[in-house]
Amino acid sequence: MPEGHTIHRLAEDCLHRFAGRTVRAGSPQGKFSDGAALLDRQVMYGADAHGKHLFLGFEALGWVHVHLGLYGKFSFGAGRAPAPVGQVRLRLSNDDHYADLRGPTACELITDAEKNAIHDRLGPDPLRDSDDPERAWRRISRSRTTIAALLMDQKIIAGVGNVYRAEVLFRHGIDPYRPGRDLGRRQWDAMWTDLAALMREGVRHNRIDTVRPEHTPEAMSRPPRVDDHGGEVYVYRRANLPCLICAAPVRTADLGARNLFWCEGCQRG
DNA sequence: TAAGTATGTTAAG
DNA sequence: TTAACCTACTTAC
Repeated sequence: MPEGHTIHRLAEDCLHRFAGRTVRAGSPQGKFSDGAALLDRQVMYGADAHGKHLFLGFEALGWVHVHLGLYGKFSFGAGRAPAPVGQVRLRLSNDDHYADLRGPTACELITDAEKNAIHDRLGPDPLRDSDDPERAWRRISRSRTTIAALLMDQKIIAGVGNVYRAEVLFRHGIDPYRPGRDLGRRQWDAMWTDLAALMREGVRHNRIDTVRPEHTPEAMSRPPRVDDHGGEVYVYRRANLPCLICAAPVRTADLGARNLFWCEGCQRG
């Protein structure tokens, strides 16, 4: 489930389990054997996340840069690690914990300079306290591109994916096809603040929940809904189901090779 | 058993 | 704009 909240949560989880002591590292699948051999028995001293990029810091060696892509996953376990199952690119372990990484787009050792280059090409991340939403606003407010496309552009804002995009636009009643430059400054500030709050909750619960208390199934006397992505949302992957607020069927369309979901009634220009 | 799907990104055309 | 890539799971036949 890799949007930005997942990555920041992974940084915390890795820090908590592995930082400050030597780790054992291996690549059962074999595709990261050389890197893992260098990491083995080294001390992890820190972890960082920017958007969907995860960095694990190792003194003298630099950083392990991980990008999960569409279906990469980390899984954690307690105690001694069992025999690996499936395609495990990287396994980290100590006496108390293990972590298995499967299916990442990127898993590589990089230098400080290379890490900085990644930060430089990413926009501000609502989960990084010191990041400045003004940088994103400057790009958005001058762009003819739709706000839906801009929100997914990691150079403009880092960490937002298809779920947060759909949900934040719904929560602010914004037509996904509205050009960025037609967005109001107030609207952008509100969206950024909302994203930061939603994504922080995402880190805390390790899932995406966006439905306000007054619109939950219980509050509206609707049958509870089981979501296959694990969170409570308004429109994401709810194509043709009734909008939780106005009951109109949720619309879906292709936008930049990704599925867009929105409610035409609730989200206007 | 095969096909389709997924919260992503890059490179080729 | 399209294809390719990384993996696991669900659905169709």
